This record gives sequence, C-alpha cells and structure tokens, in this order.
Amino acid sequence: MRATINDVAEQAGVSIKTVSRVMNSEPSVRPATREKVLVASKALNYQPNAAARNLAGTTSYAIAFIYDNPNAYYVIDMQNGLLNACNEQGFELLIHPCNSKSASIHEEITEMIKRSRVAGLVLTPPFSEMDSVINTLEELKVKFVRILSGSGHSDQRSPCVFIDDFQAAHAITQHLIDCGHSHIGFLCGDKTHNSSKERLMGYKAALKKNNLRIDRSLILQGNYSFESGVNGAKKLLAREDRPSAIFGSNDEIAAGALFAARLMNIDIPSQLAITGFEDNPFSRQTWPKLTTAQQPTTTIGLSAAQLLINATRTPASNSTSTIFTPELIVRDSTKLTDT
Amino acid sequence: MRATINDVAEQAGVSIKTVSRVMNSEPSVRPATREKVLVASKALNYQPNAAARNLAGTTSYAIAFIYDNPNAYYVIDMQNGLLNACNEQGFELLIHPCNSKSASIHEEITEMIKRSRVAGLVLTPPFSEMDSVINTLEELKVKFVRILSGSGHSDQRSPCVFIDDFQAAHAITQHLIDCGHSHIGFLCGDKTHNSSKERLMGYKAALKKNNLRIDRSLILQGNYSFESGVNGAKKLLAREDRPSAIFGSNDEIAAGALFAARLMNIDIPSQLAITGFEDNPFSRQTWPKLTTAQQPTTTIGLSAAQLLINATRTPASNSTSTIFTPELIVRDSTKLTDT
DNA sequence: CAGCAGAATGACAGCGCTGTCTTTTAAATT
DNA sequence: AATTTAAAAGACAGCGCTGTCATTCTGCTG
Repeated sequence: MRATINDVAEQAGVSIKTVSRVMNSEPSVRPATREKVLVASKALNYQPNAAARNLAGTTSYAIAFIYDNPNAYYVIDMQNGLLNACNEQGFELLIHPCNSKSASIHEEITEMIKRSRVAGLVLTPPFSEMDSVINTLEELKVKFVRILSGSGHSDQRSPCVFIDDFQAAHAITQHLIDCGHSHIGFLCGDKTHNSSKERLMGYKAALKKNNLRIDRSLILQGNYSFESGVNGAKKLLAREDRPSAIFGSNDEIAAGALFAARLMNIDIPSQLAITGFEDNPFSRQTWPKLTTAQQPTTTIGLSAAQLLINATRTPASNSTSTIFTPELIVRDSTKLTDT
Repeated sequence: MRATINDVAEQAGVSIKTVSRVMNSEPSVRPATREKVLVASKALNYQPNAAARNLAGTTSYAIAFIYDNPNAYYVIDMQNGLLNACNEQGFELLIHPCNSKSASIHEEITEMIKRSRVAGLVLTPPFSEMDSVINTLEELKVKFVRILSGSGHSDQRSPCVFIDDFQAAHAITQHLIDCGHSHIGFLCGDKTHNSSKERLMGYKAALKKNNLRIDRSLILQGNYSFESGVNGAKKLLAREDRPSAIFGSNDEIAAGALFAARLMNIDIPSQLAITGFEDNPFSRQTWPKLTTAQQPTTTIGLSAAQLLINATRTPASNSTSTIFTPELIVRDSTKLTDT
C-alpha cells in the first residue's frame, strides 16, 4: 500500500500540515524539521496523492500541452521532455491536440482549462505565435510558456523558450561558405511561421558577413513540405547559373531537393551540396545523409515544463526565458569531395 | 464556476448519491429519475471532478498508454484515438513511454501502476506480445487490452484489438497478381514481430490461392527500416530473373526499395511495381506514391480504449475482442502502364 | 527576567465525490 | 386491504490532502 501523508507525519513526529509544508517548499519550517520530514518521506517512499492535492488545494498540479503540428517526431520528442519534467515535479501532463485553424479554437481551449483546472499550458508553434490565443490565456489568468523561434527578446507576457533559428541558419550557411560555396539557393518554409523568417535572416546575415551578394532570385518562397522542396529545387537547378548548394529550411524540404537533384542526375554532394534543418529522423533516411541543424527537442520540452512549473509557484512571474541554439550536424550531403 | 454534483442534485430534486449513480451508469435508478438527472446535468454542463472521483472511489478513472515504438506517426495516431475515447468517457490518459528492452521494465511498470492507480493499460507491440509483461499485469490484477497482429483468436487473457495483417497482405498480393505479376519479391520486417509473420503468411496464401509457386529465394529476411528495404531490393533486383514486383512489409522498406530501384535506373511502376504496408505519411512522400495497406490507427486506439474502459466496469471481463483489417490503398507505385 | 513580536507548528474543516448502510417507495402476493 | 419483498433513494462518513486560523515556541528587548 502507498504511504500517505499521515504515515510520514507519524514517522517524522510532526503534524501532517508540516509535512505538507515541506512537500510544497513552503516557508516557516525549521531546517532541522524539514530534514526529519524528508528522511521519513524518503524512507516510506512517499508520493503525494495528486488527486487529493487537486481536490483540496486551490492550485492544481497539472499542466497541459497543446499542439497542432504535422511533424509527429517533433511532438513525441517534445512530449517526452514535458513528461520527464512533470514526473520529476509530481505534476500531471494533459495532452490536448487541437486544430489551430478551427474557428472555435478559443472556446475549446477555454473549456479545456476550466474543465481540467490546469495550472498552466505549454504552447508550441503555431499557438505560441498566435496573439489571440495569448490574449485569451491572459484573460483566463492562466500561466503559460511559449516555445518559439527567436533570439531571446521576450515580450514579458510569459516565460519563453527561444530557439535561435537565426544563429543556427547562420552557422549552416557559414558551413556551406567554408566548403567553398558562394552561390547558395534558399528554399523557404511557410511564410507565416516565425522560424521561416528567422532562418532566412540567418542565411542572409551569413552571406553579408562574408561579403557575398544576396541574390534574391536564389531565394524561393515555399512551405515546410517534401513537395515544396522538390519544386523549389527543380526551379533552382534548371537555371543556367545553377547554385552549387541548396539550403532547405527544414529536413523535408532538403529531402525534396535531394530527390529533385537525383531526378536531374545531379550528384550529391560532388555537384551540389544540400542542407536541411531540424534533424528529424527523415534526415538520416536520405542518401546521402543530410547535413542539418539539430534542435534538442526533448531538452527544450523539459526546460519549458520546468519554466512553467516554476512560474506556477511564484505569484509574480518575472518571465525568465531560456534560449537554445540548434547545433550544426555535418553529414554527407555537404561532404567535400576531391577535385 | 464549474457545477458540482450538489448543484445537479438540487436542480434535479434528488440526492447527490442518485446523481452519482446516474453518472456511473449504476443500476437501481428509475428511468424517469435518470432522465431528470440527465436533464439537470446537461443544463448545468456538469462534468464530474476527476480528482474527487479518484480520491473517493476505489476504482480510478485513468488508463495508461505504454509504448515503445520508433514510428512517431503511429504513436501519435494511437494516442489521439485513446484521447478521444477517454474524453468521451471522462477518463484521463496517462502517457508512459518506456524502453521495452530495459531490464527493469517490469519494476517500472509495476511502480507506475501503483503510483498512479490506473484502472487499466493499453498495450501496443512490442509490449502486447511480451508474455512476461502480461504475466506481471495479471499478477497485479490490473486490466489491460492488447493491440496486436492476428486474425481474431484471443487467448482470453484480456480483450484484444486484432489487426488482420494476414488478410491485408493477402489483398495486397492479390492486387499485384491482378496487375499481372507472378514473380513477386517479399521483404520481411523484424523476425520477432508478429506482424511480420502474419504479413508473410498472407503473401504466401495469396500466391497459393492463385496457384503460383512460392519461390523462397524471393523472400528476404530483414527489418522494418529504410536501409533494410534498400539492401533487400538491391539483392532482388540484381538477379537475372528479377521480380516484376516487390512487396515491402512496411512503408519504410518499400521506400527503401523505391530508392534502390531508382539507383539501378529501374522505373516505377512501368518496370517494377512496389507496395508498402501501414500507410504512414512516408508513403505519400515518395515518388511515385506507394500502394499500401491503410490501418485506421486512430480508430484502433479509440476502440481499444473503449474495450478497456468497459472491462474496468464489468467485474468479470469476458474478453470481447475487435478486429480491424487494413484496407488496400492503390496508388501510383503499382499503376498499370500501357504496353 | 518579564514581556513581546514573530516565526514555527498544529488543530480542524472541507474540497467533490463514492462506498456502506439505512430508510423509503412501489410492486407483488395473500 | 394487509402484508411481504425487493427495488429505489437517501444519509453520512471519509478518501488524502490544503487553507485558515489558533497555539506554541523562539529569541530579543528594556
């Protein structure tokens, strides 16, 4: 049978209220007392009963993860990170997939929050970039963290986990330049996504820094899909002065570019270098394997959940933020070949 | 503010216990009374408080989903189905990813069950096929459902959701035969997976039914990966009497075969037909798109959760089972071309 | 050393339900 | 109509915690 707070209190020789205080890191407990409680709780392998906490307390011990992302690998990795943080902190995680394009999205979120009485939400793109959703959450006075593309400048409306796509795209471009490329095509992702803009800016900045001309005709609008990569690459590679390298804004686009190149009998990497972004398993199932930027999605999730849980504990959230920079992973698709 | 059971009781003019009975579909409530309660509860938009139920009751209102599957799309789809059923039934879903190859897997599951007091578990392969796990769960007297490959013959140890891979593989093979193929290569998945055996048996049965010879040299052992598909297809296609069609045991294998064919300058589908299995998004990102068998993963999840929830309500589980047959989806990779 | 403020601790009610047991009601039998 | 009997409905305690408020300790002042 599971140990209850009563067992711990008895074992430690204090009242249950004191145990409760220790378990919730409340003030007004003498260090010696805290220690006694901790020892007893450890000895009994005590785990507070989540149901009882939720029922008795005003605050709940659950956070929700709202997502609408076609990339299942991203969602799973993120979810695992959140799960880890929640397990550590004795929180529950409520999973709530929902359609960001639905008209009733606000009601749905509101309903969910009221129903489950969650302490806070974790928002990933596109929700983290939707002003109307943020407004709704602020009205409901629910805490939340946002995971989004950016370089760390928070608007202070919530804690944020930033992904420095700019920096990573800069690094990828620099890598291509270091490989001797100066004529680099760029295939954009969805226009509406922040990440898409950031990645393009990183690309441009790297070119500028190396005193290379930014050729607008080498930058093609598109979206984060395989097909978009195929079509974009076909256009770029049909040019007289075709680029010697193509930067795909994510791995699917890059895989599409790879595919187009093969159709046109262009060898990778000897005749064309290709890079992706995100490092989903996709990028390792291509031949040759893709050079890409790896974002530690699980760690990002862990970090986001911790930020949120901390925010729920402190009444005045000072909106601390974290920033992650995806790391350049060099694989075969940009390998230098003997000339 | 959320309505409580007291509000409903008052509105309906009955005691809270009666409301409780209605909410839990217990017997001994007159139809007229039930109706009154239902009306009141609808009017107040009443949702039982999960925390209170868990705290007060002996049974919990949560089920757990244990998984260890590299295919994120499968996991997400399954999870969505489970989530739908849970929302409908007022249950919570606990997500528990874990490593099936870990030595401490049994302790981990035991600990999780005791800690969260879940009413039951949903098992997908490989857990659903692990005897030792089943034994552990039976010892713990926890209900569970298994989702597994098979044609409906349950061992009565739990309710099951069967995926009739045999039938679907039969249908795919028949489709290839109908397209005029008689020399069909088969690339197996992991030897240890039930699904792999079932699919192979379906293939063989279809050949037999059409009085075609089963050529063992056309059946290659492998695993459910892209690389395995590439390697297997290379071997098959290097033969003098190379097959005119290749049946990949899943979409990744098929995509690998597609890739190998392209490397060898073999056109799909005019010179070689290829089929996959599972219909994950992968199969639509290949060129040409893959003919495959589609399993309604979300529906399977929904169904599994419902089976489990029903089992938790009835003391003597009579282990009812459901069966799904993946549906043949004909796409371009087996298209007949004019000759 | 009395007197007192402030920190540390505890007593107790109650969160929203369910389980158990008791009472009421309706139907069935004489 | 009186009695029996089972079904339907209710009263009440209590699940394991937290919030509130009362009480007991400290250490410090004059």
